Amino acid sequence: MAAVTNIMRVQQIYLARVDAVLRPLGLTFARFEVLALLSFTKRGELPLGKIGARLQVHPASVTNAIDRLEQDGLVERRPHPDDGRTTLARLTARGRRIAGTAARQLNAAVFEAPGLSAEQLEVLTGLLTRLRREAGDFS
Amino acid sequence: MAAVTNIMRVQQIYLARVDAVLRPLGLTFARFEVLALLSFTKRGELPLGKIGARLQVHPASVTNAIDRLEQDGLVERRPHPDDGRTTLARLTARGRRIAGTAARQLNAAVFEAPGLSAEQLEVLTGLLTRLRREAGDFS
DNA sequence: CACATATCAGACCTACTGAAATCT
DNA sequence: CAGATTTCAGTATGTCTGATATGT
Repeated sequence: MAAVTNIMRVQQIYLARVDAVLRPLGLTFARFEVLALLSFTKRGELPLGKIGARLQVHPASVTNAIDRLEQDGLVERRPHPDDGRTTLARLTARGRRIAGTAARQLNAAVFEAPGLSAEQLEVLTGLLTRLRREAGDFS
Repeated sequence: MAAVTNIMRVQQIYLARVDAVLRPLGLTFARFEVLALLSFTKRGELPLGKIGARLQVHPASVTNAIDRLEQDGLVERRPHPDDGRTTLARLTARGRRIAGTAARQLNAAVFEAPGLSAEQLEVLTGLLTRLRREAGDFS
């Protein structure tokens, strides 16, 4: 159980750091994930349902996150052109800018911090990825 | 940033599993941590402040967790015999029983699940421990 | 009509801040 | 009196459940 406990603890430490970086930008990690996910798509937009599926969060949580991002002018909602049931969330210019800034600052403050060699980071990433695969996270 | 993202995600997956195990027992992970910490001490008791320091949580969060555990009859508060300022939280017999049950079930449901060899688990634990040390988690 | 999608209201947990009470 | 320990009230997040509306 040491591995599991360790994962919980390390995540707690890194989440605290991530939050410290994101707070001045008016973001939380949950909302940053949405922004990052959108910025990885070609058109910068995705149905809310897809977002929930990718990030593995409850539909109500997506609604909540998008509400807040929309209030802040980082994304916009628009009806899906073909399917009247679904709503698309689209990155605004400001949203894209903030997402980039956040990613850069996170890299500087968190990614460079680990204190592990490139090799060690690779091993760690590999093991963690295996755990995710084992848990069916990619299926 | 892949390592950090992976850690977040793996923790999310494992926390969900842990919660699923703990919920029928009426516990959350935060409260289980308190129970586990107490069960590792000789006398099954610790000042609230120590608990917060060990688990790295805010004093108000400790008060909250102990409130709930006490309501459920798993721990008892009693005044510190020598220092009138501090309160001790002590495991009850029922608390100790529940802590043991929870630990066994977590081992079965979470520890055996990872799908990593013993060696790999050791490497993973070692790297994560290094990250914690790097972050000053043991100082 | 069954199914999918999104939203809303309600409840819960955790965390933090700042203030207050008690004791050393 | 300064410092330590705990508690409390208030605020903010995020998550889940269950119910509801709308559209396929």
